[in-house]
Amino acid sequence: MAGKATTGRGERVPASTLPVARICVDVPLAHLDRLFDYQVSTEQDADAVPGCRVRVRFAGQLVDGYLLERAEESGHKGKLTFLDRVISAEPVLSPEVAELARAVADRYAGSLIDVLRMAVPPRHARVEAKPSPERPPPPEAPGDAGWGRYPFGPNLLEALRSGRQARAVWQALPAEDWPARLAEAAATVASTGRGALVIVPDHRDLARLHAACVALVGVEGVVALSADLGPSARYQRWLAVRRGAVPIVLGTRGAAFAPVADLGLVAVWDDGDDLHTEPRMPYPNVRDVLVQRSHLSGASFLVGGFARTAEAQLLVESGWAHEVVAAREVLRSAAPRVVAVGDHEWQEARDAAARSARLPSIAFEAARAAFALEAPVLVQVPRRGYVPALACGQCRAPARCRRCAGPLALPGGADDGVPRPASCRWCGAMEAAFRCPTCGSRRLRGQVIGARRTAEELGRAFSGVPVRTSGGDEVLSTVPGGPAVVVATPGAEPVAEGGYGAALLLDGWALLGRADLRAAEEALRRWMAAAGLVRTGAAGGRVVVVADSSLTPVQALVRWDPVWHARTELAARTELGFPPAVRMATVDGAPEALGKALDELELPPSGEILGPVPLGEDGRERALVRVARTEGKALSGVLAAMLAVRSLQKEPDVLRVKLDPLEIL
DNA sequence: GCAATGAGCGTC
DNA sequence: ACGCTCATTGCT
Repeated sequence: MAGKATTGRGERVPASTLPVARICVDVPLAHLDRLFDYQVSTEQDADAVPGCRVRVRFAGQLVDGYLLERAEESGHKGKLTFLDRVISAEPVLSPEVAELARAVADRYAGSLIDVLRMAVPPRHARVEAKPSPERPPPPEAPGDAGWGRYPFGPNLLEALRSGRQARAVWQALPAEDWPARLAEAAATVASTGRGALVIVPDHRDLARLHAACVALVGVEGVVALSADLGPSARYQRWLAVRRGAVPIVLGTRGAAFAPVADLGLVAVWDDGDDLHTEPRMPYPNVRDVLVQRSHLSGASFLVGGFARTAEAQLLVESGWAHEVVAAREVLRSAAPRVVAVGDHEWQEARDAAARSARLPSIAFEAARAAFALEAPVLVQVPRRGYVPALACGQCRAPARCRRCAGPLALPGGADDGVPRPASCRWCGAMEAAFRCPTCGSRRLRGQVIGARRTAEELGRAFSGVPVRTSGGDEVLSTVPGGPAVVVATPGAEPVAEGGYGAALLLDGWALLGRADLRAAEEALRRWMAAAGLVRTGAAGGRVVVVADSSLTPVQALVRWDPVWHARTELAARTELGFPPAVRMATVDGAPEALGKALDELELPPSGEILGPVPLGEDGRERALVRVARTEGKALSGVLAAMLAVRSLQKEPDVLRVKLDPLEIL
């Protein structure tokens, strides 16, 4: 094995060929994000393969690192030290993943080692010593039937079958068995002998998808990678993938970097889910990572969801991806019947019921009809802890800053009715004389907080019907058929056996009132995720959404038109200069450090800095930096350079940089 | 004039 | 956290 080379003087001899090893060292300093050259001794020669883990003396300290390449000579003028040791000859970093990690680091103004920490799980020596199983023979290609309801569905499968690169944005029909569709796509690729990688937001989705794949290709043909496995099981499965033993790889966000051999397809389900964004530096997003990966490796790319994000829309509009969507009439027949009950109407209904807080009668009827069908009813209620923003007091359009179109909010987030000038959360400008551009009203209102209590009342209203809740730390993955009220927060909706008879979406104002550029998109995404669990209209499925029917996401839900919504959303963001129409980054930190860094930024011509504005109560501030979409590379470049200079100069105040941040706030 | 000491810095 | 440079100190 890779023994530690002896330290006695003069005993180590450089390898006769390729004696130089280029190493990515595991130190967290931005200005050291480059390769360092070491010498490989004759003893280390055989083990020191590209992609292996090494330990090197770096500035006197022993640090871990990855050997990225072997070379004949070094450009370094000083003398090279020998690798301290090769940890093992297992090439944990394939050239493909190394290239991907570098691209992701560059895109997000981060360092390679930060990305490699996400891409390569910790080593487990015992597991590494064991051989991985043999790769099973390729499965049969599944039929096209499941994709037959989408005009370009069979074309997509045909491209996967023939090994052509396909790039597709797919909007699943309501009540679609989407795990089965993704399994079919993956199995089609596996049938050609190539590998497939599918990423889902959470463990419940992963379990469903895994079951669907096992049903098609058997247990030995598919593996699920997720962060919550123990270190040994995690490394074992990951190694099996690395060694080419499993063609179909499923996982949550960390698995986007999985070293799948001969990758033929990368796919992501529900790309708008914020679980697809890593909360660790440099905060990469799964869709972006997979777009990069498809680009670099030539693998096909598939992004699917009930709803469509503005980012996915941009992939379509730029011509990079084709869309896979059902025809209107197919959609109409698959969708549940959706009605919207405006907030005013609801208030009236409550008043009319003499303060004994009731749901709108239409919601009652929908629930009763579901129970008559022996089906459960899903009630979507808001999550706690969102930050209310301001809206027009009359038409309820979100109140936006005149200068930069950021969201207006009350300083400190208070909403106690005391008049106080609103200010922009992005650029900090005060808005003393708000006037709604839509209806001309001068009134502002805070958004109303949710309806959990109403859901409980609903449960009480149907005495005899069991009430179950899913959310927070108690999430149900499935509920049986039969009459029941299932109260769930967004993202925690259980799948109902046989489908829900009805869904009541009571979180409209909480979702739409968020101080977030993505509020409308996110509301529609969550509504469609819930409504997508309901039976078709023909089978009696009904959805009641409590939100004003004039709002774009509400209309999109009623008409079940995620494509129209994404188009509208992208057009609006283009108009206002928001991502993904532009590239944006947030930079936060202590005010002086932030100010100095921003002053010295050499932005491309289209560059623009908004703010900084105070961030919370701890004195930190945040600035927004935006450039034209075509200058994204320059933006991440100057931000990375800025971080490198600060790191080199040992600046004590750390700045945090996020590219394409989810919340711009 | 020059060794001895120490602070600062880059890191192969 | 090592080992290099360079400045300062203190002694001949």
